[in-house]
Amino acid sequence: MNCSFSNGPAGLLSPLHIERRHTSGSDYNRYIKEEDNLETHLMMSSSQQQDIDRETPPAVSNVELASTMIASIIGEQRNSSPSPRAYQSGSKFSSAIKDESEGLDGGHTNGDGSDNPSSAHVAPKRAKRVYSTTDASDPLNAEIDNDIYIDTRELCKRIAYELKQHSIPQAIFAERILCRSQGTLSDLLRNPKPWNKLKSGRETFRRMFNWVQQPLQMRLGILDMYKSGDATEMNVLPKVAGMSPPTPAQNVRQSRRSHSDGGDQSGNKRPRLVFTDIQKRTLQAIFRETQRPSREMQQTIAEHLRLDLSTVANFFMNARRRSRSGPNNDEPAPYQQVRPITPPPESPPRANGSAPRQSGGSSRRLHPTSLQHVEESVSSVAESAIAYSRELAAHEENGEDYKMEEEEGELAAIPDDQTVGGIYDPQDEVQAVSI
DNA sequence: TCTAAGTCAATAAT
DNA sequence: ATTATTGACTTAGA
Repeated sequence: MNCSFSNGPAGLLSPLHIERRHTSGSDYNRYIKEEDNLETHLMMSSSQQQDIDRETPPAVSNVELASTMIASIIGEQRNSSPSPRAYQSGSKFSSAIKDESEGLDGGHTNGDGSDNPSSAHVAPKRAKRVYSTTDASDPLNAEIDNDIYIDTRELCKRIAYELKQHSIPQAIFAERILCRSQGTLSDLLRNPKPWNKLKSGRETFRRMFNWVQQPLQMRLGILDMYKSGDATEMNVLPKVAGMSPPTPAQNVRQSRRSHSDGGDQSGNKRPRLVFTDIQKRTLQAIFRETQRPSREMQQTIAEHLRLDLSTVANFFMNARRRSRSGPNNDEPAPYQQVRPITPPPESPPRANGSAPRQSGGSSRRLHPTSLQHVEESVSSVAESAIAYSRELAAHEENGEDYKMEEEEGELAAIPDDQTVGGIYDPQDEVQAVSI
């Protein structure tokens, strides 16, 4: 219905292109105008603590130790069926969502430096995806990229603000503008990754950036045009907006090419695994002490938790990744040009008011009954394990090159000494909790 | 093959 | 209706 953006005028340049161009050009000064923006930036530059990569020394084999303890913690989880409480309910919904993959129409100008993996399996894969000349190929581009800096936190705040202001659901924005899933957008918005740590992920932020840089009317227009399933409208508009020949996600899951045949459900439904409370608690407790458990330990953990090794490995991988995002160590720009992000129109609604949020209090409530025991046990196991491994590491003292600059105070903070004294009580009622 | 980065997409939580 | 969470793919790079 209403097409809000009727301005067909202008051969608008693709924002993406614009971005690249000016950079190389010398008109960057235009960005320098808005001082208020700069202010904002300066202001938010917080003390960026260096990323602390608290690498823990290679945890060696305390497998036995861990195994024993874990066993006790878990108790005997009699569980024959491999898949824990993972079951899917109603499978009907999937249908409607079938939305054609959009940008099928061959890769047009993918003007941005993104690659367009749309190809099916054909894949002669011979030539590496050559970026269209438009984007000045690599050399220029590369250089530019290094000189530019986008404050992802600000950008995300702005995007969140815009979405809210115009009641644009994340799903819509994510799919139409970013070509990403709602969940991905949500995550990025809440935990923006530092620009300088981004690899190919910059593409997504670039799109957000380019979108907000557009005049309001166009921003909304772009959204509208990708609306509705009707391809008809879409065909024309996109070009106008220039913005998005959507960049297909790089990791698009191989859509079940079930082609035709209505019976699409060839049993591809992979129920999602959900850790049981105990599994999760155990894993988290261990993670707190050892972010990188050795292969062996992982195997042990897996056995005792009745999980696949890969699942355990995935857990740690995800945990490491996600724990790192906490402190958004924003990287300033040593020599990079900061791309001003138009400040959210209305400055953060904060009316003076002290409002000292951030209560540091860890009002950890007590756990219901026995769960507390489980947690403690697990915790002690983990601590013991880590302490042990550290000891070993100390002996080994092989010349690993950890980052010695970091403070490992955190470990010290842990009462690593014998922790709970006893290894564990054979009878721990832990089992009571299980399942 | 292993890790890390980038996501997907199911499903939980609001 | 929407947004948040999260186990596991998919891709690059050693």
